[in-house]
Amino acid sequence: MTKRTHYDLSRRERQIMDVIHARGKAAAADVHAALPDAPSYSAVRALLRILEEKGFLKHREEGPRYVYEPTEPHKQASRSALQRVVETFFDGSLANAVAALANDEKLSPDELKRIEAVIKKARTK
Amino acid sequence: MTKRTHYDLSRRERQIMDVIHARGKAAAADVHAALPDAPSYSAVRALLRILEEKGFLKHREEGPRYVYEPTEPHKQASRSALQRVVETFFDGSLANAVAALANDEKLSPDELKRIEAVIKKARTK
DNA sequence: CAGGGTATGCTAAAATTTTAGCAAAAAAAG
DNA sequence: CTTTTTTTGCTAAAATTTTAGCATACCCTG
Repeated sequence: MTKRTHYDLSRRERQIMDVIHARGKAAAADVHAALPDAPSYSAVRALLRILEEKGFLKHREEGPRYVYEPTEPHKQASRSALQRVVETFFDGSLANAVAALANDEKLSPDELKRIEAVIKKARTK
Repeated sequence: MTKRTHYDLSRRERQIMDVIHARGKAAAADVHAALPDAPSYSAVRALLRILEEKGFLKHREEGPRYVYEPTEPHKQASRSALQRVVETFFDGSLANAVAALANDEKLSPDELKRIEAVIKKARTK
């Protein structure tokens, strides 16, 4: 079984997965509301069903409605999404990526401090 | 004119854009070779033409062939790709993102050192 | 300058994706 | 308990995406 990835998703599927990843979990109505150029509610629901069928999502009943969440653990999904961007756009170097934002002053002093702390901790190991 | 983004790309279109982003520029044959599950050469070329028509790529003739590159400057594209991932998967915090890789020991000592330097420099400003 | 290899342009068919609507069940409201 | 609202399930049509093939031009080699 080949591992299905990011690349196997159609446009809408990807949009929907991103919405759900960002929120952790979501009901059909949430997804519909969150899509910038949403189609009908019906269409969103159809996609959710398809994504579940393909194994990207699972749902549980929460009161009257289905709440969907990714099957892939958040940690794993987020790490591989990040690595993909670093690979594709930053030549595989996270330092390059950090630099891209840091040099454009896109980072608050607090963020800078937190990153520094993270690195310091990692280096002592 | 609404800004077209990542989200407006179909699956193949996205795959191809990623290949070209990673390499900076590429001819049809390069793209074809780089796609993991490439369709016919012909199909790849058709997509390149479409992407150019949509304004995502431009080409110049380089000897006998067309070499394509993104119309959006690399800096800009990479920054927004990174920000999107940080938004979607790391709650908007780059520190969270860095931590995700650092804690899994996915970073070489050299990378760690470089990130530290980047941050230090940014903080002095 | 002839032939082979490698390009592109164009096109139309195949495949997939995307969509909306209707029927039915469950919950909420009155 | 009746009505209204909110769900889901299913389906098939519309729209888009994806594909391959053929015609043609160009470069390179012999």
